[in-house]
Amino acid sequence: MKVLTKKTDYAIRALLMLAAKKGSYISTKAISAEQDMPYQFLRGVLQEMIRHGLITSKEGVQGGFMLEKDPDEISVKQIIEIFQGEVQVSECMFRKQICINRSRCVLRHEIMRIEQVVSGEFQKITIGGLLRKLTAANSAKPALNESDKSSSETT
Amino acid sequence: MKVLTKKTDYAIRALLMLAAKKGSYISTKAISAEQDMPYQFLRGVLQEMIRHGLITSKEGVQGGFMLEKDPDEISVKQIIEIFQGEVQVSECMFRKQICINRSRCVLRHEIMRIEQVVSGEFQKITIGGLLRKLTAANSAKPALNESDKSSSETT
DNA sequence: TTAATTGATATCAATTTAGTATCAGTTTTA
DNA sequence: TAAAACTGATACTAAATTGATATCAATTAA
Ligand code: FES
Ligand code: FES
Repeated sequence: MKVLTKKTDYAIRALLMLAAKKGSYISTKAISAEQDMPYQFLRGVLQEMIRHGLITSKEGVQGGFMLEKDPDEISVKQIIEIFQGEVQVSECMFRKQICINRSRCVLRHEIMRIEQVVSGEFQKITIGGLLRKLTAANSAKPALNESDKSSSETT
Repeated sequence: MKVLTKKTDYAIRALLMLAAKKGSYISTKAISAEQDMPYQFLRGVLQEMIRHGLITSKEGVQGGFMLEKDPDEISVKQIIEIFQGEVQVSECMFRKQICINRSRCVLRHEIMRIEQVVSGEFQKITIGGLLRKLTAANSAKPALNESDKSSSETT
């Protein structure tokens, strides 16, 4: 059971880069190269995020994308919802004869409770929070933006 | 983001029926008709559950499937793992330059924590527990097995 | 003017999910 | 003993989703 798709994955990583260099434009090419994501695919992901107001763009030479919202206001939940739709365990898992009265369906309650929990966990995680943890862990080293080849471990 | 696939869905519902009539054999045909699931597809699901020791079968006339394990010992997590693989948020979301030292990757910690939470929630839910809630909600009415057409609401 | 960029789409390939079909073997029962 | 009701095992197909690529027009800095 895979929870996050590539789009969500790439989106989060791109946002982390943009958050690390908040205020300046970064091109798709730069992000794609740095994070090793397929260029055209990433472009689609970035454009989708514009439509949802997370980032803005500037065309032409020296153009690129810039973070629009406060990193602490961007949750992983939001990103999942953009690229994978709302968190739902099962549309209506037991829609047939099992539940005599659907409006009082207990299984539904159970399912919705999990949805709340899962959803809540993803909401807790923000781009801002992730970035702080990242930079803290990477100490004084330049995070995300510099193509740091000095690191010993990669995979 | 859909969490449960049809296989998992059907498996849970089939197990609920088997648990409700524990000790006797129920045919695929009966389950399929009662729960409105595609016959051949359901057969595959049931056979898979035999392989995982959740149920047993009897061939021939009057044959069918019977619950093998204690309903309280069968968690939704187990069922998900059978049909959708282990719960994993992302294989290794930030496997490239982001993490300077993979073994100390903080994002990974975050991800694994969610995996624990999600996984834990699904583990809490058992077939036995669900069945009790179901029968309690459906009061004295016959649950799951009788094709109860007296119910007013269906969808 | 040219090169570097995004906007907007269209298309394609790969993978996963959902569903169907078939034939052989087993067991009850008429 | 033969037919009917079953499961075992597999092969196959269809649909949906996911992942990736390609193209062309418009914009902007140098
Ligand atoms: S009626 Fe949909 S979950 Fe019970
Ligand atoms: S190195 Fe894989 S999540 Fe950080």
